[in-house]
Amino acid sequence: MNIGEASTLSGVSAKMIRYYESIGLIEPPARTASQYRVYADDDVHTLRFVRRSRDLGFSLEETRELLALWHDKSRASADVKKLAMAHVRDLEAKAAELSAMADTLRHLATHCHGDHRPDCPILSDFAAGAPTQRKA
Amino acid sequence: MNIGEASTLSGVSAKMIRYYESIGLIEPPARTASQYRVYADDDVHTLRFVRRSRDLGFSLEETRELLALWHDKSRASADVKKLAMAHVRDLEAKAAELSAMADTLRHLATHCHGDHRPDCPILSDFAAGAPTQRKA
DNA sequence: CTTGACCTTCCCATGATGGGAAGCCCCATA
DNA sequence: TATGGGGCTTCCCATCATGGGAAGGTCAAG
Repeated sequence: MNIGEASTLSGVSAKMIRYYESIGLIEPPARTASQYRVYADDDVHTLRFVRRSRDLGFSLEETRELLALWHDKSRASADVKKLAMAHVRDLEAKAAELSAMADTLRHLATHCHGDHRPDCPILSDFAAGAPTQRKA
Repeated sequence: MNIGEASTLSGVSAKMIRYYESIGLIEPPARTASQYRVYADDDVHTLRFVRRSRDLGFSLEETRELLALWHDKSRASADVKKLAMAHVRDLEAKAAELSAMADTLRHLATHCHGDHRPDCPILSDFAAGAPTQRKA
């Protein structure tokens, strides 16, 4: 099948499929005489794997490791679980960070009248703040 | 004061100060005869405002709007609150999305033995999945 | 006057993705 | 068979916010 069909079946854009190939995340497929890429069902399988990994927030580098683990029949499940749980902690930390920002802002907004008057504690706070601690 | 001091006082890197100037987010400061940028206390104030905005997850474009609102003495506080609350919803949506990813992955990991054996439902799931619904 | 810290501009890199141009290829239909 | 349209190819550029670093000028203290 051509790249278009592989894209449709896997849910990965043709653009990204070529990109993944260029960075060595996936194997270069066979080509027709006119240089068209030719994919097999197995390739679609791999592309779906990548997509699922991306959808769960793994970076392409992490996805590369997961693919390696997937192909390595002899690795222990502990290796996979370790990577997954580290990522879970990352995701939760990021989620908490965003929630904290939302809470802070929501709190500031509570004290803003939100009417025709110009006074607004939100901007006053912005203006007043000393340099805050930066996120890691 | 020079850019270094303004950077220290505001918590915005010199690199970013120059960048903010280049995209018109902040006003170009005066220059010495030798082209050194010269900042006043007010400029540090503005830089802190920008930093606070960024720390609360506003994009530079949103920050630009906030700065405009800040300088506009006649705008209603409702305008500010509206922008802030829209951003709160954005932040909360992103946080929820990350949490959902974490939950999914944590659930998968629950079923992974995490020992020396190679079987791992995490990767099996990755490999099996049909194209899932993409995030908006 | 030298030295070292600071400043200037300019270019490049990141991560993941999309947009689009220029040019070939393939198939169906007129 | 010719033509048109859609798919494929590569290549370059843009995004968003930030950092790194080179090459060179400046300033202040010793």
